[in-house]
Amino acid sequence: MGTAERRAREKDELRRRILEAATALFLEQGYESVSMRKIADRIEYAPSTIYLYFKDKVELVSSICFETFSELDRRLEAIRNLGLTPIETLRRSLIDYIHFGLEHPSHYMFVFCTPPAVFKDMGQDQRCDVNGMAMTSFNRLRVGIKACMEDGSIRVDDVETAAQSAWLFVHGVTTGLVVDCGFPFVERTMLIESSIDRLIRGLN
Amino acid sequence: MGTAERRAREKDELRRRILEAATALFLEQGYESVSMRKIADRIEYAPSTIYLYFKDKVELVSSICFETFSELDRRLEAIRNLGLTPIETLRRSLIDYIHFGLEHPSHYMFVFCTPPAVFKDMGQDQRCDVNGMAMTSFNRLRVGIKACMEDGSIRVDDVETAAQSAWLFVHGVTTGLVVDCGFPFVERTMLIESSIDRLIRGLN
DNA sequence: CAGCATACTGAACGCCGTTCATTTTGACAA
DNA sequence: TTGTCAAAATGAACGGCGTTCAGTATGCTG
Repeated sequence: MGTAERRAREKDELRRRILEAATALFLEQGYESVSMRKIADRIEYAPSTIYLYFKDKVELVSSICFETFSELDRRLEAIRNLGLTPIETLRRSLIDYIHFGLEHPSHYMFVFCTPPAVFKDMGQDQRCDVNGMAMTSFNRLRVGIKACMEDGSIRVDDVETAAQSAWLFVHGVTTGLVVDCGFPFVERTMLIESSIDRLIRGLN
Repeated sequence: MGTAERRAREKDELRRRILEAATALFLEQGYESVSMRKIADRIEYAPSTIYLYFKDKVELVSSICFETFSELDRRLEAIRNLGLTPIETLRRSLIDYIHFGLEHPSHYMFVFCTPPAVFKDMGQDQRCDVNGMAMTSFNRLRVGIKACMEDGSIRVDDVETAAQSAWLFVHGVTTGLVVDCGFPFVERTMLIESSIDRLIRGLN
């Protein structure tokens, strides 16, 4: 009588294989190089079968990104649990955010640089998917800055504005370095560290 | 005997019309929504005709962006000629950079967020097109920061690193605000101003 | 074994960028 | 005027794409 369970397992398994094939393509060249037909080839199913598991290409890739951005949140959580001072926690988090982006360029660019029109017919639940995840992570930043303010290590007029500025800054460092547009950047680690130093110095 | 000149003028005219049609499409929805076939429809020529005037779609759009980024450079030049103090010049320039990006979202995103693979078979001259322009503008930033350092309004270890950090920051503000990902930002002008304030405070 | 829901497929639609053999155009010399 | 010839423009085709849907296969249940 476990047939229902087995069928469910088989469905899950194929879903997993679709995600796996899509991820491989996504990692290679980003969103544009993911193609339903190429995925179908790799898993040896017809292209239309994929639509039984995902509404469309955007939802498929979004669901890959959701998983990856969960990892970011776990990493930030881990840093928070290190028991460092608020300011040191903030510093480490911001640097790790940038590293996360650099480690997952396709994911990062898809989530933050894809024109909103692409997402237009995503169901509300699916839209909240990645966006909700990003919001959770941003909230850590908000809380982190608040903690720094409360222990006096920084002084800002408005926590929300400061948090948004801080995100815009690390976002800039990330996107700027992720897209290799041939610009002759100075050594990367040094550039990141000194950017974060300046960012924190600016929070006053 | 001015037939050659007239023919050249006619070629230029069609080239201009292609750029015009392409620009209209580009402004509406960005790079992906520009299509050779739609351009052809609008100018009432066959799609293949466009290829007599532009190597491919990337070169066509790049050439649109080159024009627009020249405007940025002129704007920065104009600010420089205002005769303000170095620090005030820097401030105004950084803010204007962000405004430029927000005024030309498609151009900005195409130039700085398109995966390099897309540009891979662009001729060296054409690659330098926009990239060279961006370099010229970046050089203004470098020079501006140097001027501030020399008059003592800021203090940095290394001008190059500081300039790159500064660019990454304004780049982040620009891309973050250009892509409307539904994030509940605080009032835009205030956010930009206070971000730039922090940026400059961080240059010390 | 029949019925039936579930899973899957193949063909098609309408897009896309790009290429190239072919045709059209129009200025010039005879 | 007519014939020639380069330049300009074209239409059809290639191979790709995301997506839909009528129809087929599969395999469990009664």
